[in-house]
Amino acid sequence: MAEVNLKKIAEEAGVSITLVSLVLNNKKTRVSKTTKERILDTAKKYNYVPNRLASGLKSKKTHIIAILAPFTPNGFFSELIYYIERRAMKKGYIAVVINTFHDPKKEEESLHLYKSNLYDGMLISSLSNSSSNNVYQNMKESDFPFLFIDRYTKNIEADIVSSDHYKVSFDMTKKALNKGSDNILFLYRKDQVITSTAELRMQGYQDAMKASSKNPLMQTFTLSEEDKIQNTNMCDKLNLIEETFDSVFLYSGYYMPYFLEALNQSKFKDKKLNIYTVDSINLDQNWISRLNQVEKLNGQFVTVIQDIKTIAETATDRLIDKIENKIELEDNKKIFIPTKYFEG
Amino acid sequence: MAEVNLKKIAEEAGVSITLVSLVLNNKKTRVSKTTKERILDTAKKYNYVPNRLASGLKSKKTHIIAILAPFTPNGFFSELIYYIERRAMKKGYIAVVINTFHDPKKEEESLHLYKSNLYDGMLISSLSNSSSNNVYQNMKESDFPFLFIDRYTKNIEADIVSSDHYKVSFDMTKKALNKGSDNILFLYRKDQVITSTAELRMQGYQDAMKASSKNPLMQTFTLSEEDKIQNTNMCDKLNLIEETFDSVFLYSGYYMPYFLEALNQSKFKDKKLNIYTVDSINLDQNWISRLNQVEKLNGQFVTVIQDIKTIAETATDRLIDKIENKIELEDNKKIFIPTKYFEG
DNA sequence: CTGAAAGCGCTAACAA
DNA sequence: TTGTTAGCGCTTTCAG
Repeated sequence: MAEVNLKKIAEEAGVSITLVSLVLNNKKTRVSKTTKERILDTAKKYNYVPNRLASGLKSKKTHIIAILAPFTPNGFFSELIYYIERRAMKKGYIAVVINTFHDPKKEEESLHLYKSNLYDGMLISSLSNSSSNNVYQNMKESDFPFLFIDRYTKNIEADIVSSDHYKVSFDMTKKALNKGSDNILFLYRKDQVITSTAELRMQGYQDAMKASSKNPLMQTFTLSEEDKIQNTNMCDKLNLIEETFDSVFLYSGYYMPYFLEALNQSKFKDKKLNIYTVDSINLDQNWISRLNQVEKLNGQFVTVIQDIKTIAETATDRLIDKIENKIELEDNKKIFIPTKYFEG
Repeated sequence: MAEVNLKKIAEEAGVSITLVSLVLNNKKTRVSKTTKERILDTAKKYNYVPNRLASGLKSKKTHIIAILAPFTPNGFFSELIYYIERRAMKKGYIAVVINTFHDPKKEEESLHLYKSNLYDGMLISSLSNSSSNNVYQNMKESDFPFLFIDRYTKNIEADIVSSDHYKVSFDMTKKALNKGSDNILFLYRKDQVITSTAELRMQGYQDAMKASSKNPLMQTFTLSEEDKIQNTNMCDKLNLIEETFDSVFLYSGYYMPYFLEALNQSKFKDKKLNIYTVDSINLDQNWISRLNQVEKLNGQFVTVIQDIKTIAETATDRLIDKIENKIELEDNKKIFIPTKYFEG
């Protein structure tokens, strides 16, 4: 099976390579209708697919964008990626996922790929960690199109598309206080590397508490991949907590199933408890399960719903605009996508 | 910020381009220690990253493999992809996900990318649909490395790595019958395009029923993305079912939350019911929620657990072996990864 | 309307 | 031990 390339098609159609290239790429050139058809026909006949390495090498464009995200198996990011892929495809781009595995080294390694000429741009959900600062700096200096999506790195001035995590958390806490919650316990996962999201939510919570002259009450939990199946550690942690809280602000809805299970196994099993969290709906199959479990609570349940689809599409559109230089874009813009409440 | 390429490094280090290439690629060449160090140092200084378009164009190798899968937001495939990425990365490859959106046209379009020279090989979870048959044929004729993972296309002879869906379903049905289930209802989602997996499970169920002189009892349900949130249709369907069954074989555990919710809203709410399904554990956060809900059932619950990690790693290893031609590989081999039961 | 030709950055056979 | 050189397949300028 011989490789079909422009040369072969040119020979077959009795024209030059140039003309084939121009016709197949829809470039404006005045070709006779018949030659054009002859070219298109032979291309079709051989099911011609351009060698993207060659065309990219010359044109400096691959029409591929990379998504750098920390964790794809489930939850927020897999949905985000799904919507980005869809949007990119609609606009004639391939979106490619590079998993950074929530690991600063992997992340830096992956970031360096911006120089590989493989990708026209990058959407990055980064660790807030600063170990990759110099790479970002280089990307900016060489005008490589990229923007942060949901999670960003501190000290790097760049476009960001996300929910307003700080405000969401601040408002939620205020709302909780207004609803009569007094001692709200902020629960968050203890990670080697803290994300900008977690940090902002924590800050929002703390500021709202202080603004109402309340004492912030915070507690970490741990949950490894094994724990997720065994569901042990989170329970242990819960039992350690002093009984000085009437509400829980779980920093991410992703952990709701684990939290509810842990709660059920803890000494707080029958406590009247209000629960607040931040989540996303969309394609999430867990939603129903969660609602079911929440129904059994004797307190209130409020969650903020993030609009993943709009986040994904806004970011994709903006990145592609940057790549194609269509419009003059304001630099280092923060775009916050509105959220909604769900109360049940 | 000037582009750093081999030429620049060669000039800087006062050697030829060739030598730089050889040294940076660790090719066996006898260089003096000092020149080698000088080359490595200048490369490091500029943070040199090779232009993969250029190197790929010449060497015909990109060290990138593509995963073609139908649906990434959650469930089986996102985990599968996660493990493939991890394994590929460990072996020096980048794994790139191309979502086929469960759409024959998109799938065929994506398959054609094998000719783009971007990917050294492909792992494919295909529709069983035959519309792409000719592409597969071409891939085989041009010796492009690929293999099917979990889902395959009928009539295409190729390597397959998956659970033995037929046997799993057959054995499960037998087990159910042995446990005293008499009238087992096989519930499956009505799709425009039926997958090989669904077909094999259905076949296994039917054959096992017939082997015990029982009447196969089957029913489809529908569930669109909107339904997933509203959870309407599945309930409607359930209410239509005649009360001639004592057990349900739900063809995929992915639908358990919806099924249980639907059950709860149906006229079978308090019926004693045994439930059988096929699922995967690993990173799946739903697991706990499901167990919780299943606890409320008054019948038995048995599920087959697929070993996603092993499926992913076996497939990745084999594809890379094919790419690197390390060993003589048997053609068109079906590799079945063992499963386990979970009874609760 | 169409073609010749240069060259993108890299690899590898061949020379020296 | 190191350098010369010929492409890989495509895009694009410039010349007919």
